[in-house]
Amino acid sequence: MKALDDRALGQVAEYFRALSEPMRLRILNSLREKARNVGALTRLLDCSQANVSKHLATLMRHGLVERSTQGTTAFYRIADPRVYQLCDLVCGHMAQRFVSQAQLWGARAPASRAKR
Amino acid sequence: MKALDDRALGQVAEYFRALSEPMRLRILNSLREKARNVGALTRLLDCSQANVSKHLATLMRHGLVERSTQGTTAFYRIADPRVYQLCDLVCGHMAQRFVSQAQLWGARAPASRAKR
DNA sequence: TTACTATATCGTTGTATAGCGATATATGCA
DNA sequence: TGCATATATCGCTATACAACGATATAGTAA
Repeated sequence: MKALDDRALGQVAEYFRALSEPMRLRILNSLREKARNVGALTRLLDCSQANVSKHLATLMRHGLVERSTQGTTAFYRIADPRVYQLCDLVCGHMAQRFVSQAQLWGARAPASRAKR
Repeated sequence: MKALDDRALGQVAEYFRALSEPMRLRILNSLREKARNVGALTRLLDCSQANVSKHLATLMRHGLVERSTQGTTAFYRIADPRVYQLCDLVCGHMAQRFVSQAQLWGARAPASRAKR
């Protein structure tokens, strides 16, 4: 990322904001294996159907998921699997922070229990 | 990222939220070259000092910047340069989306004007 | 037509927080 | 001391939006 102008910066910020809700991350996580419809996600995530629909609309708006219909059923799938690379980077960052914190407090990092 | 439990997911969401404000991205961008103090950032970003301080506190809370003082002056620097990899990934994703959109509308992608 | 299911959207409420001005705190200098 | 500078924090207002219940829309079958 070279110096971005302010407009581009705002769009990057919006993209990150789309990923800043636990429920949306849970949806993306649920779509990792396969496409699912709204009802399946609603049951899987124990969340109101209205909420799932709204979050899916947000993810659509940012190109994170794709939609296809079959009758009245709407299937959603991951549009760009690179989104998981983002989560990997963040998890790596957080894991390292926790290890540093643990060392700071004199505890040894638990052997091979690193999250991912 | 394997399936994350809900607690970890919430922390990942918070991390993304820290990156979801244009002003905070501008701060990170300003710290790309070198460490700067609060006053310098305030002038550079044309933003109130109170705001800059608050955003820096948020970035600190998530381990994105580091602080060191010299008298009453507080210098901030990037704590983990990998944060720019995140932005690169997002920019790449957005650039590709725009190209797809452009193709969808029948326009040719402008030659070698790709952001990044 | 009516009834049923699946999804999207509307209206409301509560919560989080960006930005602002004012103030508090800490350091250094006269 | 007193004063100036640098930063952090407080109180406030306005805005964004998640979650909810209710309703609208679309397909499908009787």
